Amino acid sequence: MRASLGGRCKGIAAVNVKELCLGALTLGDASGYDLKRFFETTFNQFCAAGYGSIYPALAELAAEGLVRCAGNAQGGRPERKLYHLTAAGRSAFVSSLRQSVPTHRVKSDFLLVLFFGHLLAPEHLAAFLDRRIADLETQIQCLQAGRHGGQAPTASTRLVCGYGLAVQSAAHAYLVQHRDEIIATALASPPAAHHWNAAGQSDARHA
Amino acid sequence: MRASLGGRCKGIAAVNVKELCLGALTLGDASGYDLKRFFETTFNQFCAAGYGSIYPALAELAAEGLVRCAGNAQGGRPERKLYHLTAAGRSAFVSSLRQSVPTHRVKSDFLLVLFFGHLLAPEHLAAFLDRRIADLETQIQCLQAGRHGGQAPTASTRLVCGYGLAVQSAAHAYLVQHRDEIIATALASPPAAHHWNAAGQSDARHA
DNA sequence: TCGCTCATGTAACGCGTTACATGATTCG
DNA sequence: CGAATCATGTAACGCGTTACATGAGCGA
Repeated sequence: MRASLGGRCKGIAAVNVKELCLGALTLGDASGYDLKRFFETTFNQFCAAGYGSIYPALAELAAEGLVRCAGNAQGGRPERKLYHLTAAGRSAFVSSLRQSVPTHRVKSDFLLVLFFGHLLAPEHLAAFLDRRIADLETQIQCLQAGRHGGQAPTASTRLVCGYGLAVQSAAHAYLVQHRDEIIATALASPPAAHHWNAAGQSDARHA
Repeated sequence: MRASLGGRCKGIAAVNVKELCLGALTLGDASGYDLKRFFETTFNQFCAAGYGSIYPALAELAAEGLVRCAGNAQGGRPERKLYHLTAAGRSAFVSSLRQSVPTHRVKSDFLLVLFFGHLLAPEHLAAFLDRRIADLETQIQCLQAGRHGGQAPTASTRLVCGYGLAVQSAAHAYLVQHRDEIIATALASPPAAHHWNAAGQSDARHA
């Protein structure tokens, strides 16, 4: 009767879409469509999920008895499935929360391009930087709206948005401050061969 | 004779391990083992790759003529394959750099747990926060070492480490400043049902 | 000799993304 | 009437992670 999410027997459970759905359902009943919307607004800074993963996840959760599908409470459209978290589902989620390790991983093509900026034409690099700066500004605005916007933000929302705001603002400030320097350096810098043998001797002595 | 990386015909090319390897090889010849080490020191803040993806990637690149394997230049151990970037490989990498969109995606179990902190015991949440804070301090030290450490850092390395330093420091400061408040709030806050219907009406009007 | 670092690879698995397929309703 | 939104799902694919398999040198 193990209610562990995901039937894997190897490795440590990273948070997956199923847990994400369970978590969101602790906030109230919702449909798959609702969940997608929720993920791409409130959670968009640290996770992503498409229909292709949400709907199968909900079906599996229902099969495991962690959520229950209360048909359709709508008048107009017929095909709307409202999912409700069961007691088992709630405790499974809390248990997985407790067991999860605080992973925080970044996959950034932007930083990669920045690192290899000297291989690009300077105007291309400049456009690249400006695009990223503009994107950051958009995200910052969204986070500010989320933190004290119309939707009566909860303490959790304010907290997470505040974190994102701090981080994105720092990134933005750094890029704006160093923009011209970055472009100038990329122009001047030689390819600079790497010393593979001694690489990483002094740092990265962590877990 | 298309030298596009990855034979996919759908979707936009996100930077994958093959491109990562090509990029690293612009810095000089290296083996798969060297590349792994390099990725987990200099690039560890924004990408990750294990042997299970690096070795097949190198083999494919060699088959495509983008890298050449110059056997073993070592005296002692026999089995060391040094890879060398070909002209075709270099131009393929530059071309893919030019085409790539500045993706920047974060997958954070930490923020998820933070959001659902009220479901955990306060001491558990505190331990969680402290752990993350300690991790950030370790990373900050690594980045500082990378920026002006022994290994004669290039301009690119200083740049990228500086960016990481700015971001991680901001995260660290935010968590330290709000630590007690977070725990207190988690204790006090009610589950606070979410209004699914109106969620995300005001924000997230971006590309 | 025990264990660590160096060194290369393979196979299975998990899991998310993308594209495809479908259809009602609402609004201009 | 056509486009956008609401709404649910399936199938294939890509691709990285994990675990497994192997072996030589070197220092304690």
